Amino acid sequence: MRKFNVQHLKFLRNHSDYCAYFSYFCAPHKENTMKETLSSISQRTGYSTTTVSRVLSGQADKWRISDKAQTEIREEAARCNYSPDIIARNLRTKKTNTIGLILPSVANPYFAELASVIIAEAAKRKYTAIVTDTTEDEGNEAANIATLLSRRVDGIIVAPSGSDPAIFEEINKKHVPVVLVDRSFDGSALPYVTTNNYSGGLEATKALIRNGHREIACIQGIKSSVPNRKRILGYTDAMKKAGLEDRITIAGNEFSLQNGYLETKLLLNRTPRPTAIFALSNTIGLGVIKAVREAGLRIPEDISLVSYDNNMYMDYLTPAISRISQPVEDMAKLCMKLMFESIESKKRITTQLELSPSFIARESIAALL
Amino acid sequence: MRKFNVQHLKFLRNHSDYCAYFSYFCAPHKENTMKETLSSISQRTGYSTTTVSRVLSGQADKWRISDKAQTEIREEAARCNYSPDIIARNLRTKKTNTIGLILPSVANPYFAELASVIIAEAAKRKYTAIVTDTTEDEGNEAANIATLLSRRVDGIIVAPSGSDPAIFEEINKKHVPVVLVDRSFDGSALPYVTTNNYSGGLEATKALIRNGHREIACIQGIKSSVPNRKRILGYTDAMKKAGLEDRITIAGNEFSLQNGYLETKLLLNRTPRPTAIFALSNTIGLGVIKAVREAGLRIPEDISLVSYDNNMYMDYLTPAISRISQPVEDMAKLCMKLMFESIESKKRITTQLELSPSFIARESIAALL
DNA sequence: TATATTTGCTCAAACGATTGCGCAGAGCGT
DNA sequence: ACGCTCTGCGCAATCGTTTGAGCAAATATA
Repeated sequence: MRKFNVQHLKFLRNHSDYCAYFSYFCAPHKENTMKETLSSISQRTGYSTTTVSRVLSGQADKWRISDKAQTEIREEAARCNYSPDIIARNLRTKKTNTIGLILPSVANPYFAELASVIIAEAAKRKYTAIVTDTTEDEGNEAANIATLLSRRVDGIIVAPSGSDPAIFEEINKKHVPVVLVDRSFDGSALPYVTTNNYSGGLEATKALIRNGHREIACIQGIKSSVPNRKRILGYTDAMKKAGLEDRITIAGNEFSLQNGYLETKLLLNRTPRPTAIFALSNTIGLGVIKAVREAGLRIPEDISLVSYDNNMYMDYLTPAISRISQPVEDMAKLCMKLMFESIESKKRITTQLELSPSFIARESIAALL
Repeated sequence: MRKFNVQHLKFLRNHSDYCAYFSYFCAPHKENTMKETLSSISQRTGYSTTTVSRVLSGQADKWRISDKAQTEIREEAARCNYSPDIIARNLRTKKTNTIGLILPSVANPYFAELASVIIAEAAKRKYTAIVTDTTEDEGNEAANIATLLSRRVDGIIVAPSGSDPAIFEEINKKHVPVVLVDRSFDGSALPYVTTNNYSGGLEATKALIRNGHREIACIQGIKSSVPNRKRILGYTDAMKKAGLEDRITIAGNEFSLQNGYLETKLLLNRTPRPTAIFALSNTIGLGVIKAVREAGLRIPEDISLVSYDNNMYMDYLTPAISRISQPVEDMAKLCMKLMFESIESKKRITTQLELSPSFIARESIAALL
């Protein structure tokens, strides 16, 4: 098809002429392969792109477009199956209806559920989510941030991998709203939604103490992450309150099955051997189970276990595992509420929310009383 | 700041004049709040936006830009922390470097892992992924498709929820490449990467038969989904080959724990009671375990179990569950390879791949011999 | 010296939507 | 007949990039 410049058509007076001109020069209309635009509809209906745009974006009444024009335009749009080019709209309006999600590990069921709810909440409001994964690496995190910013997302939800809020505070000030989820920064005004990890650590430990345990070891994940630190704080406080400060034992450094496995191997060789282990994640918990079994010991008869996170399968292990459960769905929903509040008001917010975790009592704790 | 039209500046001869004119009219430069564009760099360096664009997009040599110009431009871009507006670029180039992912359930660990690998593979090639969730609903699926298309994704990877390939074939023909993952359509030329579900069903059943089981029931997920049908086919074929066609028992209709639970309740009341159950998903398998335990029976002494999918926790159940494992990571990577092959060649491909699942033997099968 | 080639860069038109401003005609009052 | 408001719509700029075409000056060639 011969290309030609619309600017040259200034001499044409009205839309009918336009159409005639077009049909004169264009190859036979290939409905199926032409992509529809405002201007193609404009040509065929005889209204300007302005009017077409206003009708199809629901601004018809605001601009007093006649009913006749409205139905003509809408029918043509439906007939040719028009769908607006969001990219072009984004460029003009400086809004992408997209939120960026930065997670440490999408494969982790905990974050997968978080992502799932966030995606659903976004869809409800005609937003989409760009999901990125840092694999707990701060370098990747920085790269992901750059990607999301240049894609002009309207907001960023992040479970940060590092411990420095600076970059997120800068983004929140100069670019788009940032909401932290699951993990927060001490001393930062950034909004967040987390669970009370201190209370989680405290309650888990207290449950063990209530049952007569004194040699309680704790296997942690990434030391620098705030949830980990808070859980540890809960653990140590509970131990101290029970007069067990000299029994405090903290091992490990990764949220992984292997870390739980190896650290348990070591713990089982200690004297005195711990009577209970508090695992700071579900993966660590599985590692504990593996090591305990390999050692020919039994839960809870030989050693008790409390784990973090609530996974479906935990009730079907033998024994069922006592655990701290976090309200993931509520967290995700609140987080999105904050995000949209911030986007819609065009103001930065500083709401910081801590939801309460709950203790799920099962059979993995022996009573030593 | 007073707005003015660059078109009016035609009388200015060169960039120095341009700059002077600008600095005359503009308010004092607010470096921190102005967003940098090609044209702002153009003004400050004295080169045209064309040249700036070519330097910063790595086309400098192709267009013979002098070293002097290159370093000046690059330094200024670095100094003001320029990052290109991807939206504008997308509009112009008709390419978004984005792939759309449509999954039935992001919260399902199986699909979460798939998503995780796909996101990582995309990132490697400077692509991002928009992840959507259909909750196994064809209506949602259609909505997600529309969203992705109007966002002009460069390709769509989908684990389809329905059984009609028509819409995807149309998209693949008229819009962007489509690659199916995990689930395929019979009789469609659409490219896909799945595992051999027939063989999975066959092997699982044969393992039970080998161990002397004859009353083998199967609890399925969504009947219409292709993987489900293939697994069922494998099951029935194995039964027939062993002369057990009259013992074929297929129950259930959902990939969920509850479905597995309820159907097992019913199966346990049958006479003769099945000696083994083949669960077509991990969730169904957990439901079976729950029901068996509630009935006061034991696995594998009273009833044997083979499950589908490979989850970390399955080795820590008592007994560890024998299962069919799918190579999720390989699937995702191959799928992305096909996608990029199609995008880069601008051709549609019809590669259809079936990877082999593997049987993981554990302790949930009793030998009745 | 005249002509061809190369070098280094610019012009201006796209991409497809949104939107502030403005304008012609109808209706109405006086 | 004149001015006023209201109706219904269009003009043209704009968002920030990319890109085909082309141009002047410098250099090479004849």
